[in-house]
Amino acid sequence: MATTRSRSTRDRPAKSPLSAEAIVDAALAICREETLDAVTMRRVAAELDTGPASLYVYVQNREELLRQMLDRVSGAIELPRVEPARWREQVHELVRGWLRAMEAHPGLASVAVGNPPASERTMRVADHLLELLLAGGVTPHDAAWACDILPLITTATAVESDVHRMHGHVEAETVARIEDAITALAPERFPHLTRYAAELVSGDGDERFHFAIDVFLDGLVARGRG
Amino acid sequence: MATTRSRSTRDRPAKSPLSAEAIVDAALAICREETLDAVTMRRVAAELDTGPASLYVYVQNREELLRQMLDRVSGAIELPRVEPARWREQVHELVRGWLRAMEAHPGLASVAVGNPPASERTMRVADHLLELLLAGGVTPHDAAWACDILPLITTATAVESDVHRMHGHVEAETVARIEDAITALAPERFPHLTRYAAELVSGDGDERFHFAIDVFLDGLVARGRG
DNA sequence: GTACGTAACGAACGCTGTTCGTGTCAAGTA
DNA sequence: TACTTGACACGAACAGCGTTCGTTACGTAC
Repeated sequence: MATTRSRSTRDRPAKSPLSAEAIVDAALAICREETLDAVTMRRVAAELDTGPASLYVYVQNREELLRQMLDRVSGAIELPRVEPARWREQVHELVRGWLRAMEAHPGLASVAVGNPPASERTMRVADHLLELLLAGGVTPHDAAWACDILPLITTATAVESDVHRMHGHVEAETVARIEDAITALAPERFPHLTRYAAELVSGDGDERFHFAIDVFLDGLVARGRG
Repeated sequence: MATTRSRSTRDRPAKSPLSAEAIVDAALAICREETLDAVTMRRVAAELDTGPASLYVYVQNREELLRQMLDRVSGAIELPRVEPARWREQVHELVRGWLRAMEAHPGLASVAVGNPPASERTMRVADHLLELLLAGGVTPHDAAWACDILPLITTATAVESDVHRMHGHVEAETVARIEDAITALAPERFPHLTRYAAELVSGDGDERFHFAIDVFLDGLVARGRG
């Protein structure tokens, strides 16, 4: 009980003061370099040279911290000026940017599922997406609803990609494993799966993601015509 | 330290033996009546009149238990005979059944995100979905890829629905809250969101879900033609 | 020089998933 | 019938989690 510990970290020279922003920054850094699982209150606090209790002054609880992390990441997406002639391409760019931003923070996408954009920062993105769809001639009703569904597909895809990477599977391995599983199926019980095994395992994650977006946009366009 | 506890639960008369099936059953029962969060190893064990350690003989760990729960639920979906004339309707019925099954077990849907069907039981469903799409004239390539995307949309929707319900929000409340949030936005910063606020908040979860599926199927059909 | 309000902290609580070694029973063998 | 064996079930414990409480240390205003 001597003075070995030198009276806490208090007498250290400077130590930048705590703040909600600094906490979110630290949490995102941990998430980038490891995983969302590693973002524990203790770990974030340690990164800021303090104890977990200190965080609760600036952050209500862990859930809110995760939401703020997501908000920061989603809000940082760049929104180029709308060019109606290439609106579809621009939708693809937008969702790809979103996907990339989430993939850069393994596990964070799972926070987005079921937590639709609600902050001003993410509303900005939603507004932009809506503008793009309207520019493409999609009816207001369809465009408005699509503003829910396109992010839903994007986040769900990001989660899937996360899960694979976090289990240490490289893309090629996963494909091989699934291919094996499918070809090992009894053809008489699963006639269609086995017959089209090649198509089922073809393409990488990105191709399939943009296919999903593309088909959905096709549907929106077709709907506008009919 | 007396003999009050009567030498453990061992001397009880019968007590049905433990098994993987019984464990999954108990876990699903808890999930139905409460939430997936309530499905802890201790809680499941208590439901079976035993301790948490006993479960690990039949279940590798909690994650595997959750996957088995999902497998059981997804595998129980009924698959009516394919009628090519009403294939679209049948796709809707299939995904609705899936959605309902997951909604009956709050929180379970989140297990499905990123854990695509891999067991025989769920492959059955995938095979059926593929058959439906092929019957509708969708090309094998598109149909195969759609077998990934339609479940993805379904599970993501289920998660969203879960999150709302688990936070205690009734649908009407959620809508009101979002509507408030949108109409409170500055029209000059979010011109499109504020302009189409009515469309953005219209419809309930089911309508929007089937809209998403419908648009996607429209896209698949349009693609087959073009 | 003293009192004050605020931010930071150490310690603790109750909970989690999981593991280890012990205990107990039922069946098989001599 | 007496004994061994193997499988299963269990109690206790470990390390970690999110979160809260009461106290401590500080910069500032008087």
